[in-house]
Amino acid sequence: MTTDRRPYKRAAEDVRRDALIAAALELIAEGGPKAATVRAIADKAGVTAGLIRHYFTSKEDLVRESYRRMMDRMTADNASVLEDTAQDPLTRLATFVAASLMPPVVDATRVGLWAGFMHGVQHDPDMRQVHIQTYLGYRDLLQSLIADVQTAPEAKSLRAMAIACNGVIDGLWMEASAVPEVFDDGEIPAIGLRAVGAILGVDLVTANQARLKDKP
Amino acid sequence: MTTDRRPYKRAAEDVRRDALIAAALELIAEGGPKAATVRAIADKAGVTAGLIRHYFTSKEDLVRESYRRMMDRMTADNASVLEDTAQDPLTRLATFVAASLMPPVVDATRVGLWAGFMHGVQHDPDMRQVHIQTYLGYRDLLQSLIADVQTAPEAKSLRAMAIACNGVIDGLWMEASAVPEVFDDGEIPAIGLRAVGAILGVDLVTANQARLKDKP
DNA sequence: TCATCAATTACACGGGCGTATAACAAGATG
DNA sequence: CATCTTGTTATACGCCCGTGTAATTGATGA
Repeated sequence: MTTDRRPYKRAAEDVRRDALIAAALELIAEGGPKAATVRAIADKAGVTAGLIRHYFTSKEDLVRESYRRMMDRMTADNASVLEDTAQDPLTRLATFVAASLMPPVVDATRVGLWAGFMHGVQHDPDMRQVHIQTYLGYRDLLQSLIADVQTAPEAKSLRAMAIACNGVIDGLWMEASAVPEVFDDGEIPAIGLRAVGAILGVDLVTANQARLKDKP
Repeated sequence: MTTDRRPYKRAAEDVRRDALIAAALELIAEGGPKAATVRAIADKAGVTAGLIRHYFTSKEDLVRESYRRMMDRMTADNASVLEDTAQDPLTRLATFVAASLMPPVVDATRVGLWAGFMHGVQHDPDMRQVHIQTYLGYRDLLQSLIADVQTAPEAKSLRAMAIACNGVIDGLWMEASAVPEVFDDGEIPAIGLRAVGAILGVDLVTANQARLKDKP
């Protein structure tokens, strides 16, 4: 009697790793940290649980890698918004701010994911470093956009402005993602543009309207 | 042979409930949602695990109540800052903003707690409602402070300003709590005051300095 | 002082967890 | 076509989870 095993296909290492990481991210986003068990992750990735320990030294290791992947993706998303290089600095900044406050960046599952990793960020040194690097990367990008719209930018106030604008964007992102029903349609990006503009002393609202008129 | 049981004292219902809720909050803050098991909670509260089901219909019920408690405490904390009623509106607003961006409001364990409840807020209707009520309560309080420093406040722009200022405060609070090492001492409250002032068109930095000179 | 009552402990239950290890088979190599 | 390598499955282990239930015991009132 030959016991029948589940048939399977061998896969390249990075394919399997990607599938497992993607499954972990989906589960954490949808069901919180508790939902991301090794069995559920393996199931969603189409393999059996034992395989996880073949690609990752522990579940903690998989979670760390998943966090890194999520943060890398966020960085790439932010950069991709600015690929239209041919525009004036004010419009570029307005585009960047508005994109950070609209779907798909504003999204209930994303903030769930983000919160699901928070405890790890606070207690795991590796995750903390990834968090800081991503935060500073985003802020530096924002700061360079700000510098381009300032007539007489000083280094010290540039840093302060970048921190402040980053704060508005983060706060509004969080609230709009967590409880969208308390805001009107399009209200959050509009408020964000006005607030960032007020902090920097520039008019982003008009710049954004001009952009929308160009590309409807 | 009489098996020796752990000696115990009976306690009033609210005392026990308070102790269990406090224990749950501490555990979630320190160790994330996973650390708040019924056994760990009971242990920290000085009772045995079974007692939890005598005061709460389920663990989920205890978690819900703990979240409510945390949010109530945050509301009370915010209100208590304004107990010094004898000051001018600008100073009151500056005090409120600054207090929201300094310890003990800015605190690593608080943001950990907050994140630990996030998944519940998104999926449990009761918790979601508590979240919305607390958020709107804070924002309305902020809006009333803003109205007092505006010369010609219009209802629509008042709402927008309150949302924007709330956003800055939330974003800066989160970042300062999560990774304080990225910022200089006192930098975040200073930036917050400047940003909120810019959004509202008032000078909160001077108002805050005047306050500090009065009460050093 | 003693009976009553319920707050509290104690314990068992089924299940899921992360991990370790051995058996198997898919696909490359010759 | 035979062999080897290793990606993958399968299974077991010990532990902890939330819950259900019975036994105990501290406090209260007659």
